[in-house]
Amino acid sequence: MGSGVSWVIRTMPAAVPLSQRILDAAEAVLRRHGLEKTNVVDIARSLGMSHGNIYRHFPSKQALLDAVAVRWLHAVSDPLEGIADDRARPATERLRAWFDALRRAKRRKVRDDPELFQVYHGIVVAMRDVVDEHVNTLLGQVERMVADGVAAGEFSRGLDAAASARAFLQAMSAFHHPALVMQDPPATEEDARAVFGLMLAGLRAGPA
Amino acid sequence: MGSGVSWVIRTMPAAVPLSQRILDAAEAVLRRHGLEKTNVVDIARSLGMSHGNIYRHFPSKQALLDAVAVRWLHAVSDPLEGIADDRARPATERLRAWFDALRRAKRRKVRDDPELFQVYHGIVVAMRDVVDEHVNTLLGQVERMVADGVAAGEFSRGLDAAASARAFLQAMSAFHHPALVMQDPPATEEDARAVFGLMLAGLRAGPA
DNA sequence: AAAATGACAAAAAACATAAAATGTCATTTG
DNA sequence: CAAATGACATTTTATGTTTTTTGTCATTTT
Repeated sequence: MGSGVSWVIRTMPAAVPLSQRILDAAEAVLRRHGLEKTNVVDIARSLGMSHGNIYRHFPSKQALLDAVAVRWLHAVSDPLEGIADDRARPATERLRAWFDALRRAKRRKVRDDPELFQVYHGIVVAMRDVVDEHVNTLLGQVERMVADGVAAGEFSRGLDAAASARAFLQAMSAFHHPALVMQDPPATEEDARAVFGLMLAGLRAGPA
Repeated sequence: MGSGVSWVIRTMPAAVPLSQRILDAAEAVLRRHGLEKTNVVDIARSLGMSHGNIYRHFPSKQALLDAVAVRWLHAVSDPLEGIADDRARPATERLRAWFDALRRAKRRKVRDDPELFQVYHGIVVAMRDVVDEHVNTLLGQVERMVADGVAAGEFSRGLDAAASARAFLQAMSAFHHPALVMQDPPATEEDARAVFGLMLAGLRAGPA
């Protein structure tokens, strides 16, 4: 006869897939021991399984680490989606809130979790495409806000939304690019506001 | 009686000071062998002297390398001085030419001389104050141009020249900050122009 | 038969040791 | 006597060796 426990698991909402639990465990070990001292055996042990089994879910240690970073990137960009697409608010306000949220998220992560930030940064260097996708996600969000702003007459008629979004993100890179966010002392709140203000004035006034 | 050569040297315009010739030699070795494989003995040998003698002119290898980097930074900022202070041209034009020159200088150096760029970049991380001074030099140049532009009515009356200069440089960091200039693929000409255009529009329009 | 194991070869990291570079200084040279 | 040397102690880097970690897979478990 099957045990009670096995029945519970079979009928419950899929429990938590093992691959996710592995990601959680990896993140925990990373946090505790740092990138350098993290190995697959420890991750497996923290789940009470043999390390060989990890490889049934991730093809390599690097793939596992990448997956951690990808999930981490989504934790940054997903909440921004809501701000970008809130058509009820004026584009200017959304843009400001969006950028604020992005900057806060990055800074908080650097401060609270330097170890995980290292993992992320390591992957930034190694895995171009993962980062490209993330940047494209952000770009799309900004572009939508700029387009809305142009349509609503908040920003200059002559603006190319895609190009302006690109310019906006680039100008703001001092405040969100990993290489610069990590630097010490970090850019100040005031600096960010000043740059944002200048960019906003530019969006309003449009091309010379 | 003194030799002819010693007479020539005593009356000629100071010849080239040994400390400068050491810098030249160091730069040459750096270029040839790269930062990692550069050692003081080789530098001395290339000047036909013992390495001990180098230490009569520089207190340490690091100090010598720093001096190379400082000279290198001046090679970047000195020519910009002329552009920044050419009161005959409109501020807008000067700002554009200045930024263009800065960007070109940086990119050329990265491309033509990645080894020396590494030295520089190494020092950026290690020696905060040398870099701070360089940034302040650039900031001062931009500030002067912005102030002139405000005075001439090209830029908005409401602008704080110092704050705007800061914002300008920060917004442009994607195109001149070492950490980002080195990245591959490098930011494009077009991107730089787009950001510059937006900033310029902002300077003209002034604070919202 | 799907999930997990554990023994194993291959790859990578840590370690101890050898070699080279840095920096000092008493001595030499012009 | 200022400029330079070169022998030398100290620190840093390179090299070869051992140990750990990664990744595979035939076998076991549920």
